[in-house]
Amino acid sequence: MTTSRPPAKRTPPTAHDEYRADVAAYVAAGGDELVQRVITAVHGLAHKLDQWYARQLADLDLSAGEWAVLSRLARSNEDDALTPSQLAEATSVAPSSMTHRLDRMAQRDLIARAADPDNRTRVLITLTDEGWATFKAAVRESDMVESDVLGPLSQRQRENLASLLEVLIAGLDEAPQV
Amino acid sequence: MTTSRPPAKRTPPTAHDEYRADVAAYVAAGGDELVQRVITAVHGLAHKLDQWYARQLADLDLSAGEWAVLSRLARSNEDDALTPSQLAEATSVAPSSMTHRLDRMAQRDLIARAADPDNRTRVLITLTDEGWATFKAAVRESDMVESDVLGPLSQRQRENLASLLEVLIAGLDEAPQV
DNA sequence: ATCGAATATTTCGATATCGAAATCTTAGCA
DNA sequence: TGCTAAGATTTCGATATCGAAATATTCGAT
Repeated sequence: MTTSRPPAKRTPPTAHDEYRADVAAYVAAGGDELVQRVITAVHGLAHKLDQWYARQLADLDLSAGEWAVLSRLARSNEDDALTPSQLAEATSVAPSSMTHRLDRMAQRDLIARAADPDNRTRVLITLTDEGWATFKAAVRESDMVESDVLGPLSQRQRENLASLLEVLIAGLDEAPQV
Repeated sequence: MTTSRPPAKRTPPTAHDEYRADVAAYVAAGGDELVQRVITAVHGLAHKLDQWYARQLADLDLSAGEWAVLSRLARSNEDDALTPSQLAEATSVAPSSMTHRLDRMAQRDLIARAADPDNRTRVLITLTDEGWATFKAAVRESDMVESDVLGPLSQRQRENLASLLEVLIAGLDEAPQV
């Protein structure tokens, strides 16, 4: 017979509940448990962070894609400028999409287009002062959220976590995946 | 004077190079170094995995969004079916987008729509046998890539990594972020 | 019992992205 | 020099997503 449970407030599932259910489903479908615990946790964290970024970026009137462009430009300014194609590759978007994205960003004076003096086929993109300031503002905002997320870990644990993750990052270069 | 360097094969930057450059940029913009190391590594891993998933899913003729639906349904079949709205929420997409996505998936016989007997406003979505098989096939494929990524770590290190990440996941529920 | 607010889904118009084709420039070779 | 192949960006047509409005049903209060 079925147990008739009381109306039960039906509290919404926590992130941790969702995480465990996901791992269970993947393991049931044939995945390795330990592998799935790590991978699912990585995805869960990244996804949650992305949601928060989206909210904060909205304050600055930036989409995730525009933020990606700003961020990529911010770490290679001056020394070597980037072309639209390189930005498209770096941010996982089609070159034709980058054209429009850069149109909008140029209109808002976040980036500037300039013809490459050496090769007139190419266009070089650079951050404007406005773009640079926006980048810094976003980093400062994000860092607060990120610090909160890492709150539960001691400095020593953070070091440990960073080291383990860095081993994996380094490993990505080994087998470039067929 | 400028040093004229030899033609230099200009080897493409490795994932690890990119990672370090990103961390440096964020720290330069005011982020905490240890925090940025962890967060940037998590994002880098998730992003790289997503790229590989996209390729594998293409073999099964699935988009990332369709995979998200399949995956979410797979872990709550039978007991409690899900509505389009819940799926939209779970996969971070607008309800109206879910309508179209489900249209396509129903046409391919991956999911089925059924009226909720208790509430005719609602529509219940369930996995078909075909959808269930597709889910399992995708998990098996993904698990191979994921195992490769974790290759550099010993079992003990994987346990350690999983534990640290799980602490963070559990922490997400604490401060539901304003 | 009925009206109005709330909830769930779909429809609609606007925007973003994609892949392919078009345009323009450069590089290599006879 | 002149010609062809390769590379980079943009244009173009099709598709996916979004937010708001429209539609249909349920729940609660008078």
